[in-house]
Amino acid sequence: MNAVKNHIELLKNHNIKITQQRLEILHYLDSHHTHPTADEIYQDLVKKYPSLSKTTVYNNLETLTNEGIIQQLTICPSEHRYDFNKEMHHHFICKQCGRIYDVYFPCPNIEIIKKDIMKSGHKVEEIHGYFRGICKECLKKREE
Amino acid sequence: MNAVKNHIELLKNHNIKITQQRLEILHYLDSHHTHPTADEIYQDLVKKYPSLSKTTVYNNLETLTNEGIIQQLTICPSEHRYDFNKEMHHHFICKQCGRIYDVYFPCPNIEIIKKDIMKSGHKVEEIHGYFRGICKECLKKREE
DNA sequence: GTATTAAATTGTAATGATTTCAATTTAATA
DNA sequence: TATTAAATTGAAATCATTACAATTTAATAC
Repeated sequence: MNAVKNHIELLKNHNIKITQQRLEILHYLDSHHTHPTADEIYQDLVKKYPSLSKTTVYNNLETLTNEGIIQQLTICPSEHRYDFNKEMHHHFICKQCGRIYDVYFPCPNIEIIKKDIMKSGHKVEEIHGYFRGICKECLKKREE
Repeated sequence: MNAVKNHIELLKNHNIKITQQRLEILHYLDSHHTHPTADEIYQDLVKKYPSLSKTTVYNNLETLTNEGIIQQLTICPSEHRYDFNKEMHHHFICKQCGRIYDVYFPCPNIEIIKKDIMKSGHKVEEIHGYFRGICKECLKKREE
């Protein structure tokens, strides 16, 4: 498993302990690009690891977020969603079905805005572009 | 009171009933640019209107958000914050003190990204640019 | 390999923002 | 002034998340 090896390396580089639970969460996020909630991750993993605790999922999502390995999305107003933090991208959420779509569109202005904020003395660590509306699928359903 | 007149007009234009509670909430947001939580608004207004219900604050914040008169910010991971929805701007939140700063920086690319998302069939209704980090004040305190 | 120890995991209980709901009141209109 | 749909209210419920204390484990040193 190349992916697992990479995840082990990732954790090593961040000096956090390599545990089965962590690797499973990373693997889950790497193979499910659905921006899952903590509970969704838990419900899926607990099938395979019945002793898994939901607190562990929460703890690890927090640790991995703090390390910048994954990112916590606050685009959904009722619960946090998580995403592997690879290349910079934005998100679109459908207000009707709740689905979250990735938005890959490089915006050169982001760096300019970031620098502008930095100029006013703040240190910028995270950038999130959130778009909300009605997705293609839901629009289609409405027409019917 | 010019502001109040404007708020009455605003509600009329949106065909929602003009109530004292609504006007107070609008006035609060118009005179406090602190991106308050529902509870903060409630705690302040209840002093003046002891019969005010927190549910009313929640209800009205939802109605006003749906009408696009105000905007609900999901930049703070633990609670919603609200802002009058006037000219387009972004937000920066300090991870340490939680304060939210307005970021006025016109980004022409936003419209391009928006169009790009529209092209894939989704209807974009809201745009939020969230920046997170450590604010000037907190950085200063850390140095001490 | 084994002992040590700080960190991670676990399950339960608590927290707290938000929502639900049913009864009452009120703004808008005729 | 009467009517009615919408708004307000307060109490109770919901549910994501956090706190906590006991147990287990990964990493390290011997």
